[in-house]
Amino acid sequence: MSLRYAVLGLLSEHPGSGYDLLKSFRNSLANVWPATQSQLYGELGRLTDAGLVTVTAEGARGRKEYDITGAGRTELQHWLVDVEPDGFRRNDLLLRVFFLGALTPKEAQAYLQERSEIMAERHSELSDLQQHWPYGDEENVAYFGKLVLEWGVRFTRMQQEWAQWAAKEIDAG
Amino acid sequence: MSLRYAVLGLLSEHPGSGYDLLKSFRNSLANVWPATQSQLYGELGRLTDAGLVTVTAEGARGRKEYDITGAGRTELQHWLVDVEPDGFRRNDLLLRVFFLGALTPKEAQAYLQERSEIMAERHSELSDLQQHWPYGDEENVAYFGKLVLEWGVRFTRMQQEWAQWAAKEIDAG
DNA sequence: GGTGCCATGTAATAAGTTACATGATTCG
DNA sequence: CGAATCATGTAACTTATTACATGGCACC
Repeated sequence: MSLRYAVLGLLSEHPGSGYDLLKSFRNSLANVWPATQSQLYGELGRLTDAGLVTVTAEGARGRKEYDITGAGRTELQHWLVDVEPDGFRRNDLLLRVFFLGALTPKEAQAYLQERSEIMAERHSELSDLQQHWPYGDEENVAYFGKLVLEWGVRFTRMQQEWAQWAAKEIDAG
Repeated sequence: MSLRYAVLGLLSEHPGSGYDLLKSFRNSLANVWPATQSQLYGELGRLTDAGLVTVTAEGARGRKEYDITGAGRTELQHWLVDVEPDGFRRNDLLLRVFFLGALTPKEAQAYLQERSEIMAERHSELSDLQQHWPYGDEENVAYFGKLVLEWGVRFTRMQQEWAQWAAKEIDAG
């Protein structure tokens, strides 16, 4: 159900086509809510039917520009304020940890060690992005995107440290 | 695709019925990979057809006891060692942050403040569990479950601190 | 004129959720 | 004997992924 709000949220910043939205998903939202092209066009259709967005212009190559309606804005705010985030939790990295007993201690350790390295790498990528923020601050999504980025920086650090700790833990046992 | 491995993983520790597995999902795996009853019975059927598990006994009330096969064990290990975790990332808490610009600064702050409080609460629940670990250490899932729990403790702390920081950040802006 | 990007749409499949349906056994 | 729990199964629906299909426009 969140995809719908992701689309409303993006359109609330500025109008755009499905194709434009797709790019936004790829370069910013992908990290918190990935969506495919197929899903996006479908959702735009449903949102139009529901009167939460409208087609404001039709351009070259069949391009349709969508904008959020008043009802759409109300719906978005409702979701932001009143709907409890469900804290999506599916995590196949952690799921594997439960079953590391099916491997040798050495293999289990290697798994955790590798996670640690990957997280270290991601951490430094995100830190770089943070220090060379290529977007302005005028747009809300960019401003709030920085808060999300900080989350990513902290998360990757936490995960790296945890994996390191866990690998040592197994070593000791 | 991970549900299949969650089931194999549990059965690799000890045989059990669909009903038993359901309980395991509820009280430990739910935090990393929730599954419904409906999904579970379906998956057990498919795993049986694929020869990765077998029915080892049929008890009262139509109970079927499942056990992992050699092929199942191989498949589980393959998944643990060779398949890259995809780091599932859908997160509707963070998705909302992107669109906090659709609210007043006060509302946005309240959202973050509330996240901070909820995380503080969860953090203390998990810390309690950690200090009064009610399971033994003999079983692998319990042993590795403790590593997962530590992850949860660190994650909730990180998230609490981040939400607090972000709320202040908005305050300043 | 060809490559690359813009642009939309649909069909098939897989995975996940909710609800319904049924019945046996245990324990107090 | 009634309530709680054990135990399985299926149907309908929603959400997400992958693949296919088509064509316009711009720029070199």
